[in-house]
Amino acid sequence: MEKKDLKAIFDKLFKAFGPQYWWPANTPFEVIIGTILTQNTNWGNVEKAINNLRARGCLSAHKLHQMPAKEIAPLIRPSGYFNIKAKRLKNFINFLFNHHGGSLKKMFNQDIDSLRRELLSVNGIGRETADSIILYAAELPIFVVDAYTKRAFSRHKFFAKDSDYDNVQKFFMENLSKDVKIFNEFHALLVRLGKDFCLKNKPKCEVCPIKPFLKVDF
DNA sequence: TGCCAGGCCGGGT
DNA sequence: ACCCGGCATGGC
Repeated sequence: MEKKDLKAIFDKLFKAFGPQYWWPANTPFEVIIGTILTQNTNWGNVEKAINNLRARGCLSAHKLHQMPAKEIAPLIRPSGYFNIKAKRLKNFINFLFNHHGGSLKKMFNQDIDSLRRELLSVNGIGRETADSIILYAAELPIFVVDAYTKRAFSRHKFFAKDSDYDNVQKFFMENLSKDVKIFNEFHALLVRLGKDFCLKNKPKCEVCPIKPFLKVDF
């Protein structure tokens, strides 16, 4: 992977779109619920699911800890994959209570590598979900890689489209200052870019209209 | 109407 | 080490 001035690309995106105010949630716990529910799912559907939970007073670790997955599933129905996601929520909550007494503050009070390993040990939390939790809930500096990020940058030849997640992440982290604000905004801007320009998973989208944003260092 | 969305897991080769 | 099917709703 070639060295590029990622900060210049970030600046261009920020100038074009402005601050994105991520993550769209009121509390760190709500962030975590959102990261699990949005797996391969449109955010609008996730909001419906979260609103259902909120309306039932179920947006707390304590309350969800008491509920069986069977009761959670129907509430999160709009987010899709509701059965498996109900289990994934329970897997995380159980981990939180078994290892940190149900306290996010305690769970977050460790170094990033240990926290990431812990999160990845939970069935249903993969790399992007773990990193989103670390960045947007714990507010610790880690770069979140998602489908849009890979599509945009691989199509502009920064790296191969089938590059491993951890390598792509390393590429960004080694070429940016390890700043929570930058990592937060950069990922959010890339999602915004992907949505606005329909950066869909189609071969036809080989030439996407984002060159002005990336053409900084060519 | 079909295709896609801010992934992840488990089983097969 | 890859590759693939399954998981499911709602919007365009």
